[in-house]
Amino acid sequence: MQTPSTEEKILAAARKIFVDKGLEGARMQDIADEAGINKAMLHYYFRSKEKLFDTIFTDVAKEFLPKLFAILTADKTLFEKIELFCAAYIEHETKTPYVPVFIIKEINRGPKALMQRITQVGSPPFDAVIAQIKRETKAGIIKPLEPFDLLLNTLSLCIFPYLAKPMVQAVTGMNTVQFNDMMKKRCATVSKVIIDSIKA
Amino acid sequence: MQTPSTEEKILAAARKIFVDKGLEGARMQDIADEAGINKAMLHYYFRSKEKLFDTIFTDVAKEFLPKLFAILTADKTLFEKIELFCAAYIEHETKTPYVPVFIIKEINRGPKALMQRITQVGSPPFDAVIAQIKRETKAGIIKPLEPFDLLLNTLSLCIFPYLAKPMVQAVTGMNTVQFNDMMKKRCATVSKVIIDSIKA
DNA sequence: GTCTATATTCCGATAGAC
DNA sequence: GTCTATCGGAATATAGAC
Repeated sequence: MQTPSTEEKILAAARKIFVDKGLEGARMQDIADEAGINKAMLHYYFRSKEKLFDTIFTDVAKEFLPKLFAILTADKTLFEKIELFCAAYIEHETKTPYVPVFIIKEINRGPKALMQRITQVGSPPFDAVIAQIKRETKAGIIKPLEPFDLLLNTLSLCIFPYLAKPMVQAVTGMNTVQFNDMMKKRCATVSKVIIDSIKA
Repeated sequence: MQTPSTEEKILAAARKIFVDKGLEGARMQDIADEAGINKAMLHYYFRSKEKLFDTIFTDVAKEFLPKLFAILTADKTLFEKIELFCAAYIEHETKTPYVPVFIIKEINRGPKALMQRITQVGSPPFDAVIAQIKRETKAGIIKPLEPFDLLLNTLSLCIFPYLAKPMVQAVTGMNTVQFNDMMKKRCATVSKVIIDSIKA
């Protein structure tokens, strides 16, 4: 791997700092230091802090969402999809544990520009999933249910532990390695809770 | 109710602004405006922004946690406690929907001083709940389970929707009233998912 | 206790030399 | 393209009159 260009160094540094501290918490100086370059260069390559942030946010969303969407549209049973979804999500978050906090902070900071950008990255394949739920309900595989509840339950169980990670660690005394181990084991637990709740 | 004192006005205003915008997003001027007083008074009553924030954070935690702890130590079956816990939590959050975002943002902002303050407010009655789980497992009422998973699952399902509220609203088109209605209905759903997952 | 005015600090952004 | 130096604004905090 050759030496990264200045722009690449900036992007990597900005991602680290923004994901860690959010738009308001991050300092341009922090990003420059992390990248090992001068603060002025940030403005040379990206016009402003906001523009740099937007670039990072979009990048993060673009890696984050399509992978999950792909699972939802694959040719699998609903139960399989739930297991794959939980596994993929937790696997991904183990590598980027601060992203959930980052996302939650920013979508709650309005205006709605960022929300729109998320949905722009690619619309979630709700229709396909809803159709599948109807099919499997009719086939007697799962109980009648609100697709929305299923989605919200799944996301809640996968994402929330990362949001509450500092509290979990404070209460249990886990370090980060132990936390990741715990989440890996929890993956099966979560799938099971969800599947049990919808099995006919 | 008599006219609130200046200090009370400051506390009420600071709470509103801090809960809404977080420590970094809030401006002392915003708080002064909200309270209808001068900015200098904030420093007269509380020495600094940080100190004012700490006061608010502790207050919020002090109202937030004991109510839930009380349910966990009540003389009820585990199933009853789960239902009461979800109902109380969702009821409370309908009135203060920004508190979860506030808490999550701040506990992820280090240093750990704030986390310590939460646990200081009063230790969660883990021992009592764990003992009850063991008893009911032995009695054949519930499956053998990790108490930690039960707690995390319950909190996840109750809290996460408030954290993701902007996304939920963007995807479903709900307004706030509809969102609250949805959560009220969801309360039963959440209890059921949890109870189904532990019933023997 | 409350206000006005001002000091101080911090940070994003820019100018200009190289 | 990259740096140093600096501007300008915003926000916290303080001084001092009343």
